[in-house]
Amino acid sequence: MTYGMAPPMHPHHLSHAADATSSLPPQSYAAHQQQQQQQQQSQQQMSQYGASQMGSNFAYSQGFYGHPSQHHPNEVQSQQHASAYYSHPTSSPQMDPSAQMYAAHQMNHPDMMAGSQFQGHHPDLLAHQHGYAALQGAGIRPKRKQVKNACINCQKACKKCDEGRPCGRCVKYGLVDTCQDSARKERRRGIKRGPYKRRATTGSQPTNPALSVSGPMSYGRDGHISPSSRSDGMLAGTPGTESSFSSPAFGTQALAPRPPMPLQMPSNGWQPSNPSPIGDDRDGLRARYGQSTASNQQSYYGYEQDAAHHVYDRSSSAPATQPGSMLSPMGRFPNSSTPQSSTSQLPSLGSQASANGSYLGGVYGSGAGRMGAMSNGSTGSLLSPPLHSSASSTSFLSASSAPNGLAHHRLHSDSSLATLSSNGASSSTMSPRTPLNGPGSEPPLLSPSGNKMSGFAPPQPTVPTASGTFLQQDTSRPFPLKMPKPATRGRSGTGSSYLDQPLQQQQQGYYANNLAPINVKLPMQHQQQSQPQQQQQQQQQPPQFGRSSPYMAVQSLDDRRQFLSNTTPRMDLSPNAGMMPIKSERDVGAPPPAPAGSLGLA
DNA sequence: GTTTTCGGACGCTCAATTTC
DNA sequence: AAATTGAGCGTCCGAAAACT
Ligand SMILES: [Zn+2]
Ligand SMILES: [Zn+2]
Repeated sequence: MTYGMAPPMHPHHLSHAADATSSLPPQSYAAHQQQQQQQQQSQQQMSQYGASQMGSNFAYSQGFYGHPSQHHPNEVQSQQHASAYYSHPTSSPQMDPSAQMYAAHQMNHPDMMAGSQFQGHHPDLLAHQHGYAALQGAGIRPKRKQVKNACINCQKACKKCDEGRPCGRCVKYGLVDTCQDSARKERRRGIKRGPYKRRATTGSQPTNPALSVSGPMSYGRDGHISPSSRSDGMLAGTPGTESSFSSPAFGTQALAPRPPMPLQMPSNGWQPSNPSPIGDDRDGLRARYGQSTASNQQSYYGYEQDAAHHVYDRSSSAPATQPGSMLSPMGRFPNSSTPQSSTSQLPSLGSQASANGSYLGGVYGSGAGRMGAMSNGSTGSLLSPPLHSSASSTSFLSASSAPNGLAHHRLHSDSSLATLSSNGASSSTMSPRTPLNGPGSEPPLLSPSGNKMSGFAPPQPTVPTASGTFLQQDTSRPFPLKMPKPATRGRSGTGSSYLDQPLQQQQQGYYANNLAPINVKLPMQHQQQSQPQQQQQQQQQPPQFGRSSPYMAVQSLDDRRQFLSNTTPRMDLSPNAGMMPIKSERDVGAPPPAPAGSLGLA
């Protein structure tokens, strides 16, 4: 496979993947996770924000930070509201449970920086008025404030959201109806992390000099040992970053380069994160939003379909443990093509300590999915450097993870790329936000006529989880999508290079049986198949996560320009569907707020 | 000139690990 | 059990490409 899902779906894994298709959700997981999550959430909220929050697990309720919900900011000047920079509880001395953290904030606080013409101004505001770059040029580097949960629209567009619901951006672009908190996937558990650097025990030497002397390092989940740099290239714990300040032990850590580490598992009995070959790899099979709420929306601004590019997931991916996943130095490299030593592949790393010993991580390929997928399918990616250049090296070296920036970029599903994402396989790549047919389940459907279906309750598909159990898919697929274009442009449209021809063909065929990606057009042959038929087939045959990704299929179709209509498979297939006004289309698709924890993932 | 796409820097959260 | 680490997962900036 290619694209995101690739690694996991390595043919070799298909058999395992089958497990994921089981229609009998082991049940415990979802409930368990949900419970856990609630606990954690509440715990965390209590501790970090000094208040517990009721309601959705995912959403920090709007206005939690005092954001004026009625604010209708302009995308560029949306910072009139109280920026979390200041209002965020963790930035508040009173609220912040961690003095260290507060200190860190202060260190980065723009106002703390001297000689700034921006001094005294709201950093966020400044940042948006002048741009972060501009501020940096002025010697200011405001800490970028993130909302805890971007709404689905902003998320998809990779644009700044705010705490309000509807958020300012949605208001601006008329996406109010679909402005909902996006669901967050739950972090996987059981991931071994290897030894942490020793803390500086008062008056004593580190217990394990070897670890502390050489600087922070850790074992990637795939068993690679690596400096504890962020997989995305950020050196966690480097001075200048918040985390570093919070680490009392930092001072004891030598940042000096340490000798390259052998690409081997530490022999301390530590094992790669998921011993089970199939174990965590289910993680990726997550629910995705099913369908566009607007099948044929006219393109309108605001909906910057910025999504697909973030297809790979450096993290979640379970592939790490999948046999053949290639993540591990332990003989998982395909074709015995042993990865070269990390260092040899490292594009010069910055001073940041980072990556030295790590290896190739390019687990999911290199960057952008686009390339990766590409030709080598899962494997290739491993050895290939990120598409882009360079500098970002660290990322691609990251042991346990895929290249920088890839990680999160999974949610997207836009016309051209979303596509790439997945195949069921992988975990990671399957964004919770991207639609996926759950085993034995049907994807949520829009009214056949494209009209609002009151009382229509789409079936709840389930998806395999990391632990092999299933979670319910959120039936909603809130993304308001604009009309898919005949994929003719876009960098992303790098054509069939994404997939191998054979693969494309396979996928093409598969597509009809799957939940269509958000805005994809079906080729005539598939269009002719009635929806009921599709549903039926779905029930009868379990999704082939292994190689048939709706997304991929989409991509292939896209590449071939074989679109014959504006309709999307799972959406409205009626003749007029395509021209429905935005509003009504949204009505159709406007999903009910996802029940806490239902997304599965979360 | 505008909109969309995309790479990737950066931030937050929280499970793993260490320390007490 | 508390403290801390540090990476999983997320947000979204800003530039380039595509479009109008
Ligand atoms: Zn938003
Ligand atoms: Zn919104």
